Amino acid sequence: MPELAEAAYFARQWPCVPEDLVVRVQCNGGSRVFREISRPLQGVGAIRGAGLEERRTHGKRMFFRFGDRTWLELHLGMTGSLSCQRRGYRRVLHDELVIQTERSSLVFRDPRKFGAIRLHPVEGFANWWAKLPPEILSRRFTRSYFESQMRARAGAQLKPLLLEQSLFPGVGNWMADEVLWRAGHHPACRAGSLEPEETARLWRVVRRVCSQALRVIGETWDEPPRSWLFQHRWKDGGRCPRRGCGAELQREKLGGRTACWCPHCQRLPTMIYPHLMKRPGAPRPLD
DNA sequence: TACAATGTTTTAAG
DNA sequence: CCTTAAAACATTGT
Repeated sequence: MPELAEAAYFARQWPCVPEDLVVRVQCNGGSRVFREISRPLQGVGAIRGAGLEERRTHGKRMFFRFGDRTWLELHLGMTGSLSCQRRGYRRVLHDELVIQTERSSLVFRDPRKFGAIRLHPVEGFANWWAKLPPEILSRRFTRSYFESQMRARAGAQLKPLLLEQSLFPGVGNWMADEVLWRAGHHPACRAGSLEPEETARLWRVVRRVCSQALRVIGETWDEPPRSWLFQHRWKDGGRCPRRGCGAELQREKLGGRTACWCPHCQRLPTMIYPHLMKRPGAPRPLD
């Protein structure tokens, strides 16, 4: 499930209680989620004796600072989740990491194991953080930044482009579909084929979908309204929820992921843009 | 059984 | 350098 709103929600499940110290860490040592850590138990074990002092997220990535030496980074992959269980909780199948504190147990579970666990020293972390791409809701994600990125990727299809974490940190499959549906662009539409006003609109829609998702899902994991594409996109025979539309939604693989769109509300420009065709990989004529 | 699933990375090829 | 496609990863559910 995890996109930026779900990451925000799960990060909250591990409460910051600095005086509640880690007494033990348990790792599913051979698990794929530890692929970037050579000795998981020893590596993560460095947080013993420290408390959880600070939490952050960046897109789909979650960061927890234990004591003053270590940031623990968690990525939820496709099926990861975080929970806070009672003190002395016993690990079950697919619990990849359990941090036992004096008062509770912080659990990272990931059945499919596409998630990741990383460690960062606090020293130098601020510099490292500053190099991450601008978050969509941050002040750095300006309209001109967005426009210049779109120009640089003029030949890219919008759907795969929205999934690029280096440009849209936290946007995943459902959010990308939601954005394109609201903005009225076919997922295969090329970034460079948008009119300037459409580009500006897309910038606003991306940010609106992010903030609404954070409000609805990121805080209490409420059910999104029926007016969102979200509620209809995986249903067979699902119909466009836009007032007065109701066209049957279409689904198709695009860039390796299933895209869902409304054939009536989301149009693909039929015009070919010569300036996008100078390089291989640029738009081909549409049939 | 076969396929698909809210993700990322790698590899190959045009 | 840019884009696309496919495969791989590991597990569960329909």
